[in-house]
Amino acid sequence: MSSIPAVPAANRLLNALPDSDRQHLLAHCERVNLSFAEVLYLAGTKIPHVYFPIDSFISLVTPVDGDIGLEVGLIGDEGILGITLTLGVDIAPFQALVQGAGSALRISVPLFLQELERSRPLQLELKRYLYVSMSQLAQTAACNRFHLVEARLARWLLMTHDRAHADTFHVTHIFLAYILGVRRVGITKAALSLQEQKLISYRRGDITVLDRGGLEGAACECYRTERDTYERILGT
Amino acid sequence: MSSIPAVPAANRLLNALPDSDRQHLLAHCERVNLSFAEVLYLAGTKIPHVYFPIDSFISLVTPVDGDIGLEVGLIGDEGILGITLTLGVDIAPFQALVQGAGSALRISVPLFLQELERSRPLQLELKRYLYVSMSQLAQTAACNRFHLVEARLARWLLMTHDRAHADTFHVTHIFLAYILGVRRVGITKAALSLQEQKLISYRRGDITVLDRGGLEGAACECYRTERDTYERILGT
DNA sequence: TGGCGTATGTGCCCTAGCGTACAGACTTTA
DNA sequence: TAAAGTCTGTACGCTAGGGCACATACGCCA
Repeated sequence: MSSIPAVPAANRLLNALPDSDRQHLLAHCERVNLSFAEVLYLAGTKIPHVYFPIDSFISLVTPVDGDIGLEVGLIGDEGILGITLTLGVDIAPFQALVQGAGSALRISVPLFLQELERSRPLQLELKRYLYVSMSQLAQTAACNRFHLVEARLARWLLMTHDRAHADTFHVTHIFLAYILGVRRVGITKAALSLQEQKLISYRRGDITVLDRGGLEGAACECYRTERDTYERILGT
Repeated sequence: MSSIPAVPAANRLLNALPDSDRQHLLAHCERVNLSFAEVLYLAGTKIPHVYFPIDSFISLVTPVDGDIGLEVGLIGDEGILGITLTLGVDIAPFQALVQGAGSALRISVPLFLQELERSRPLQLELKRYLYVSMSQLAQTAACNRFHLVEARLARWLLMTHDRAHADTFHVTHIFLAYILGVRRVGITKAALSLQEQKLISYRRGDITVLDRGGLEGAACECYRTERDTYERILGT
């Protein structure tokens, strides 16, 4: 019954579409619940579904040397998972794993492609989202290269805060270490430092943002740069 | 007279197009010479022209914290500069600077967009190139995070070797430091090491690849991964 | 309530790469 | 041919973060 949500959908990318285009697309979507740490795509394999997160959020991770990885993208209700389909390639370039449990709209690949073909506004919107994604990817690359773990952690927490729609969310140190490409101990230290500054509080994987403004001060400029890019290209 | 090269053009991306589509596009192109260190795009500004390198090659650099930067892409005769126009955004996301002097085909933005509209094969080819670019961007991000300077330098030399169509090309340590996001001294040390292994020779900015196979051994797996991605998506 | 699994905190040594300064070698120009 | 500019090599102390080992704390479940 509640498989098709009321208009407007709670995904900002879809909300930007004209009513008729959105309705058309939503008619083919089903609402699904994504659970923490669920792997939606495996790098190099065929894309099974397209997702529009609502209150869930998804990490894109590029695998390195077998076991380790590095986050190269974070998708929440501002985006879409499966964007490369618009490039005519149905192979996932990255691993996609659920970082924040919650709901999302899901559509099959053939139906998505059909709607993409039909809807010019959808094409335009997705192209611009792709541009933003590329910009963020480059920003992340530079950030990983130059900025300290603590600043990068602060940035990640802010980005996640934006997508979680809640001050508290679940993520362990070891998970963060994987995402940021550092040792678990490095995360522990950085998180302790942020905690001592009363910016966050931490308790067995449940992290709470206490002082968002302070966190922005602790983060590198990359966070603001990313927001600006988003606003400039996709902002209303 | 030689402003329009003989068919086929010496850019592999264009060569992949059907004859009629390529001819149409080439009719609007002019051949230009790009000189070393020339800045073609400034990040955040309007894209002035689209380039298809022939024997020149171009670095995409993302600026960080004002003065420093990091290379996030390398474009030679396998690619195109200005790809984001296909996403409907005419703002350059990165700085583009000429890394290897040489010739390229140049087309104005309006004419490029006109040809893009007209030619479906061009659209498809550019989409796939965009996919490859994204994959490489992510690979570079991970590489910068995890691999040692010497391996990264070896990889960069291989990538450049592929695009330079010559065993010797010009690039100074300080330039490489900027590209790889490290100190100049770090490059000097890594280059010395590669030289001691008889893989390259170096003389005041003129670098010569002596042992390509050995260099591949010294490089991280990222080089091979990138080649594989290229072959898989854009290979014939 | 005791035991086990999971998550976080601490300590110690090690290394790659940074910041800085300076010296030597080559090249261009006057 | 001398001077100035450019490029490469060397040296030294410093720090962020890696690798590893282990200790503690929390929570679930028998």
